[in-house]
Amino acid sequence: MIPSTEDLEKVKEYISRFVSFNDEQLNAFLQTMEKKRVPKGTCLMEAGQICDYVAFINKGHFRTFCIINHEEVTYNFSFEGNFYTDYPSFLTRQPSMEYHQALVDSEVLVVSYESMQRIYRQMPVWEKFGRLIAEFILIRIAERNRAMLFLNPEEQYLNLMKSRPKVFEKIPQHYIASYLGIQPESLSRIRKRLSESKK
Amino acid sequence: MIPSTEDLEKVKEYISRFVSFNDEQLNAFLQTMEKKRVPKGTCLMEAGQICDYVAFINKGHFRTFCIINHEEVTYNFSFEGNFYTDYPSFLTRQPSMEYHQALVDSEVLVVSYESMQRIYRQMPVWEKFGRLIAEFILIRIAERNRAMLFLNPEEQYLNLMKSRPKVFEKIPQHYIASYLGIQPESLSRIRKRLSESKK
DNA sequence: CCCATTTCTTAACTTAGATCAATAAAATCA
DNA sequence: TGATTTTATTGATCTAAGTTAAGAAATGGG
Repeated sequence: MIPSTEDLEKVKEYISRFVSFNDEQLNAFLQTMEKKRVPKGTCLMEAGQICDYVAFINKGHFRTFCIINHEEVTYNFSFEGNFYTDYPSFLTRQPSMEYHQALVDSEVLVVSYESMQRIYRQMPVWEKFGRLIAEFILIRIAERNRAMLFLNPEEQYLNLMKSRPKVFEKIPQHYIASYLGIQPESLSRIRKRLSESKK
Repeated sequence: MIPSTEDLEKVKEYISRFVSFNDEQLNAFLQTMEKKRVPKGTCLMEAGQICDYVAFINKGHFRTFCIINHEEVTYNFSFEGNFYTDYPSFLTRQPSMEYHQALVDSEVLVVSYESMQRIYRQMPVWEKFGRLIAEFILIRIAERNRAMLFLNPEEQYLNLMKSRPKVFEKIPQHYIASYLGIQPESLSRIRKRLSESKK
C-alpha cells in the first residue's frame, strides 16, 4: 500500500528530530516507504527470516520475542511513532531469531534493506541519519544492558515503571515478566511485596 | 604524545575493514590521534567525567566497571587492536558512570569528541565509518543483551568461553564472575559442577 | 449477557545463587 | 627466597526466583 500524506507527516516529524533536510532529500526517503497492515496477534516477521525492513510504527504496538527451548522470551516492546527493526539481522543479512508480533491491529511503514543502502549512497544526509539512529538505539540498548547487569528483578521492575510507563498501560503483565527475565508468578509476588512494603 | 608510524598502521588496518579511503582522508583522521600511556591499575577515565574520547587500544587491555552500592560491577573487557569508548556519555555529553581501567601497562590512541565531530562534517567517508562502527558495536551489545536475558549464569559462562576465549587468557576469574553478574564463589561452583559432569 | 479463554494471583515445595566465614593456592615484590 | 597480598575454593546457611498446581479475576466474542 501507498502511505497517506498524514502517515508521512509523522515520519517527517520523527526524522527532523535527528537531521535537517530539504524537500528533495525528504521525498527521496519517503518514496521508499511502503505501508503494511499487521492484524492483532500476527507477526510482521518470524524467526528464520532475514529482516528486510526498518519499520515505522504508524499505528499500534509490537512485541519482539524469541523462542528458546520451546518457550517465548520477550525481548522488547515497540510503540507508535517509533522505528524498529532487528538490527543484527538487517545489517548482517543473517536469519533473525526474532518474531515481531502486533499486540493490537497495527500499521507500519517499511523501508527495505536495498532502499536503505541506495539512499545512503545517494544522499549524505541519510548516511548521517543512519549514524545518529544507530547511536540513538545503541544508547537505549546499552541502558537496558546495564539495568540487567546491575539491578535485581524487583529493581528492574521499578526502573521500567519510571523509564517506560507506556509499557504498563498497554502490555499484559506476563509479557512484562518475560521482558524482565522472570516468571509471571514471580512478578506477581514482587508486586505484592512492593504493595505491602508501601503500607 | 605523537603516535609512531607503526601505531598508526594498526589503526589503518582496523579502519580499512569498514571503509575505503584515500591518503588525504586517512591522514585527516590519523592526525587527530594522540597517544597516551595508561599504567597498570590506573583509569583512563573515571565515573563522573564526560567521556571525551574514542580510544584505540594500541597495547594492553582494559576493564570497564561501574560502582553500584560501593561495589564494583564489571561491565566489559576491551583488548588490543580495538576501539572503545563510553558511547552513551561520549554521544550525549553526559557524565559517565564508568571507569576504564588498564589491567596491564597499556597504551591508547585517542580521538576527542570535537575532532570526531569536525571530521564527520569535513569528510562523508568518516560519517559512513561512524555509522558502520555504531552499527557494529550495536550488534555486539545486542548479542550480550540476548545472552543475559536468555541464558542462566552457567550457560552464559559456556557461551563466553566460546565467543570470547581471549577473556579467559587474560582476565582474573573474579572479574569474569562480575561480568556474568554473579559472585566469585558462584562462578567457582559452576566451574566445579561443569568439570564434574564432564567426567 | 453469558460462556470460553486469557490473564493474574496464591500456595507449597524445590533449587540456584547470595552471603558469611575460613582456608588454600597463586602472584607479587622487597 | 620468604612474606604479603591477591585470587580461588569450599562449606554452611539463607533467600529469591523457579516449578507445579489450583483457583480467581478480567477480557472478549457470539
